[in-house]
Amino acid sequence: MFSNTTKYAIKASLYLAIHSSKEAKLVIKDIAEPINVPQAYIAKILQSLSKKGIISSTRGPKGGFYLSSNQFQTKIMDIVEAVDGEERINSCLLSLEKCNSENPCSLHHLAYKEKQIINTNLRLTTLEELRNHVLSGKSVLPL
Amino acid sequence: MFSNTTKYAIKASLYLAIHSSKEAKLVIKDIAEPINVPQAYIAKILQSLSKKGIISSTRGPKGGFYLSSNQFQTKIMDIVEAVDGEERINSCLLSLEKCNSENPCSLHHLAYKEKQIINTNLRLTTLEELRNHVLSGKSVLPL
DNA sequence: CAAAAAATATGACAAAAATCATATTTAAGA
DNA sequence: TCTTAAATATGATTTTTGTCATATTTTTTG
Repeated sequence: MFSNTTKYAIKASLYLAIHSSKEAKLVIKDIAEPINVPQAYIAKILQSLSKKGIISSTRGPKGGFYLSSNQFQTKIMDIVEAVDGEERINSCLLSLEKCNSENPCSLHHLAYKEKQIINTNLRLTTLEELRNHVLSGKSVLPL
Repeated sequence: MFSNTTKYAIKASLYLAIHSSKEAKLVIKDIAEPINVPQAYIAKILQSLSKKGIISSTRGPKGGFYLSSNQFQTKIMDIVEAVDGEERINSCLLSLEKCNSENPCSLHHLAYKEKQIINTNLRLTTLEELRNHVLSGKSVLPL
């Protein structure tokens, strides 16, 4: 479904949503370990998320990564698209170019509606909502 | 969702379901072209499908690939599992080991039900059904 | 039985994804 | 202003996936 990189990006962003703030930034090491992702790898991903405005960062001592208040409103789909690109998520099960409901591929009817729903969910759900979901005990950590 | 190899395997199997029979076997070249897959690559995939009993083959002149009558009852999921392995399809959105409804990961509720439905569809649908679906014009070729 | 037509086995090569390493830049604080 | 702690930039390496090439085996048929 998602690439590893996207999964890591989502985990890291959500981890920041739960554990960091502008006043309590997190250093790479303190993100990599709890979410179980190789440090050097997550570093690269965090850099790219930061460049794309999904997360914030400052350098130097007392620096680190965090979410600014508007970044809590990032939709999960925004992260997916920032990392994997849009095509991946919209592509047909058989990767046919012109598969759609008028011109359905042979597997279309087995998954189309459900994929639509999942995409809508990803498009509507924000990091803040997931954070609250976790904090209220409805889903579990660790990541 | 699926790997390329799995998509190619499904396309090739379905192509055989539509165009071949024990009396009208198809040679690699006549499969590769219409489904738009590199010939040398599909050859390898067909070999492995044949070894796993998803499709049939005979060597020599007049040889080729085809489906035996019971192979029309192959479920799409059988092909997926034969190629990609079971984990891929059952894995959680974030690839957490122990994500399930009692211990849901943070994205679980965004996709679980829908993934279940898709999996059930793949588990129930046979090549024959897809073939009839195509032949009755409800989904389109080429693959 | 020989020739030809097919799959099969094997492995080399290429591209993409994931991972690791390190030198550079920035900012804080003594 | 110097040292230090942090991100950033860059790129090398490894692993996985996808692709290509070819020699071998099997089967049919003349």
